[in-house]
Amino acid sequence: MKLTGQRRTIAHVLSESDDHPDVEELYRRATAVDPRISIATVYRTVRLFEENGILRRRDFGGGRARYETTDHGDHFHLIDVDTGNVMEFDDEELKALLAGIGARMGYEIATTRLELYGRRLKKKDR
Amino acid sequence: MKLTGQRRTIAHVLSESDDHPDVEELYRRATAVDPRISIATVYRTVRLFEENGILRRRDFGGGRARYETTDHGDHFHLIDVDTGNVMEFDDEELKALLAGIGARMGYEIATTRLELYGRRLKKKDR
DNA sequence: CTAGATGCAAAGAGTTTGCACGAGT
DNA sequence: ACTCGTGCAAACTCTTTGCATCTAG
Repeated sequence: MKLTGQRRTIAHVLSESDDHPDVEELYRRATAVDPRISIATVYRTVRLFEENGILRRRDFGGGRARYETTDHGDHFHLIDVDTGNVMEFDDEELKALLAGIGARMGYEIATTRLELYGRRLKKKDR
Repeated sequence: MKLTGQRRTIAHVLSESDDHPDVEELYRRATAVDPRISIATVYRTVRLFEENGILRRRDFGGGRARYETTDHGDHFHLIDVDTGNVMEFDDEELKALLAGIGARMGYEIATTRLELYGRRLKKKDR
């Protein structure tokens, strides 16, 4: 894997991002650092990084893929339907339950896609 | 909502389908019954039905939307990664756990998207 | 020096839409 | 009749790709 200027820039942008940007957003952030980057390169790089396990592709609907670095492990997402804000969570009991359900159906679970879409509870309800 | 021949045909095809067809597959099945249906009409009808709560749109990846009738209630999906076969399951404990996690994070869950992607266990492992 | 990366624009895939014609109530 | 639906093709959005050029190792 050749370390080009573009790849370095995109990798840097990714390491600074703790949200879940789509390609266009990555392109925006990358060209802000170095304008000599094309959107095609962002697509190609993102795919390369995904193949090398550096990035994980997520699909939260809306037709565009979004990306997150793999370096903070396995987790699920809770999306605020009003703000679009994406939060992460993890739960061992949940993981165990899912694996059990899969096994009961005769399957070994390879990937789980779990997203909760919710609305913030009012203070008085919490 | 005007009951046209095309809509009647598409509705009929849907009622016969217990899988999760995409638009192209619906188009194929519908034109087999009545060839005077265009793909644009299938797209429009599917959207209409979704807005009226008759259909639910699902996205199992692969870039195309897939549809299922809403008349068999709330459930989750297990997708066989080798065959692409989609199975449905339900689990009360799981639902309760998810609601609890949401509440703990200060959210009321509106929608859940949960798909397990797995590989059939070999007989000896089951 | 040379394999591989980039930019650009064109091509793809899935989906939507403008417009004139056609059909349901 | 009059409104709404349909077919067709063009338009749109996101993503990929062919090709000539450039660059890292």
